[in-house]
Amino acid sequence: MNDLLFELPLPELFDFDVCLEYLKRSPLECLYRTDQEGVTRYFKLDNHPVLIRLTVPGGSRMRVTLLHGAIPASDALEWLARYIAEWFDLDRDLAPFYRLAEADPLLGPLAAQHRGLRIVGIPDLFEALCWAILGQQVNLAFAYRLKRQLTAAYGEALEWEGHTYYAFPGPEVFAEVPQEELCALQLTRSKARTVLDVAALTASGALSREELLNLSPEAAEQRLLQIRGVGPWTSQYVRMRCLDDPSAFPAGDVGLQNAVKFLAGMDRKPTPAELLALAERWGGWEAYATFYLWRALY
DNA sequence: CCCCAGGTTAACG
DNA sequence: CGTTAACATGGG
Repeated sequence: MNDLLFELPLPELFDFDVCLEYLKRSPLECLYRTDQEGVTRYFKLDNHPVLIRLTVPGGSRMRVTLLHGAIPASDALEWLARYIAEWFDLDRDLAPFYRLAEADPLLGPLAAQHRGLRIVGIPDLFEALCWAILGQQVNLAFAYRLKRQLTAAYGEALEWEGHTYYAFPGPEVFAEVPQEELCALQLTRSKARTVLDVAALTASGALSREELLNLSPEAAEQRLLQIRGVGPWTSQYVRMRCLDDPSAFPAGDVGLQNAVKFLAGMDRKPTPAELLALAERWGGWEAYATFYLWRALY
């Protein structure tokens, strides 16, 4: 089966191959599979499992095909189209960022090297929060391992042509899960408790992406900070990767600190205060600056 | 054994 | 308020 579902027009300053390079950054990623031409991902649409493939043949339009499962209804297709647009931040005009980056000593070379890179988002709030929580204070390889453990234990799997695809578990799955069960997957007590708290909040509707999107960036920040186990880094990270807020800036991020240290030739890591001072010249595009700076680490 | 890794909290002055 | 210690886990 290889049904064309729809195609999406692509904006200026978008390069699928460059975004694909980002998606390929870890062989430990469990929520999608990449290859030379595209990315394949399992989705649950209207409760129906489907395997979706994204490619950009010819470079002008994104082609969305169905590899496995029933052809989705039209509202499910609309949901999928919106999800993909958010995944690759397709609706944003990047021209202002590029004008800024080309005149910037740190970003200039990165913008040239990764021209067309968009912030690859995590449109699902629960998944984004979990990914941030799992990534707190551990190296990325271990964070990926934790995500895989959580996904394999609670997510749904689909076997297709010799590969296993997973959907990240929904928050409702964790309703009766005790903390110790997550600790057995190598989450710390703190991570386990925060994941469960976030699952309960999200499943009940007390916390939702829609609600956060209706708030100002500052108010969304405060709302996220109310959750115990969610600090400034997690909050900024979620604003950046899930709430599509280009002004989010995780100033305490060790990866960001290392990238700036390396690119600026410093003999030590910059402090968060120094990063905030540096970021003033990126006004409004701090999240994009961060995302491009992260690319210097791989 | 020590330090680091895409931090957060609670307890001090 | 700003600073510091404690937390918890795997890798180098």
